[in-house]
Amino acid sequence: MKSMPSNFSAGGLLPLSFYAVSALKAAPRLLGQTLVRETEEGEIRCRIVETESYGGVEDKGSHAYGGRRTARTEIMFGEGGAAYIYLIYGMYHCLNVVTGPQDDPQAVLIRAVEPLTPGDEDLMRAYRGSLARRPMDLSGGPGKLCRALNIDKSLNGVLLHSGDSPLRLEAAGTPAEPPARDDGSDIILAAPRINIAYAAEYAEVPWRFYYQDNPYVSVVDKNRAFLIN
DNA sequence: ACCACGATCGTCT
DNA sequence: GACGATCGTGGTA
Repeated sequence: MKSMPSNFSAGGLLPLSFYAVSALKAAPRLLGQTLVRETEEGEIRCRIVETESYGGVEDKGSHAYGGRRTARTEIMFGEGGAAYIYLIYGMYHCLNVVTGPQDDPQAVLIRAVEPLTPGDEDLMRAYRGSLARRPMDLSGGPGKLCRALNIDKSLNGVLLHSGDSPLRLEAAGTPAEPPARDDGSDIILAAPRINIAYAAEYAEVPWRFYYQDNPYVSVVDKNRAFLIN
């Protein structure tokens, strides 16, 4: 194995301290970590393979740009560790991990996940219906992964570091579930974020992170992506 | 009250 | 590659 994605003990919940950093630091660290979703139908465990940082009041791409503190963005201003979930285009949901201290709006958009086991994949396919053909179609994209995990606004504000939550984060490397492939596909690339042309100069900063050659990644940016590890 | 728009996706050409 | 779906949100009046 080339490198461990985190310094935290494998298999347990990510501790509160994991979230006490900027979104820009947390975004690459979230790659490889395990997202756990408890639903009526069962538990889904998946590996995060693509993230984007939305950090601070100066980021023109962020909902909290300029310190905009409203009913929707309130969760972003809370302490790190909560889920920020919003509706986009009237029909899809997006999942974010809030980071940083109280009153500093930082969040990491989860853009793609991959199921850890065939059982996890079966349940995700059930939620996605007939649309999921290739891996990317199953959960490669923020709206798609929320559909695949049955995530909507009713989970906004859920604490990801609590074992009681229906949505939580565990450290990579559960013994029964090897976190990364052993073939070099845990190489992390950085590239500009997706679909934020309105963010002006912030539209080009390389704040998207994803695993090279991972089939679940939503958009491959061959021209502008570069290695960070 | 009104209105323009979006951290997307699926379909069609 | 282009386009429409669909509605909550935030800015403006």
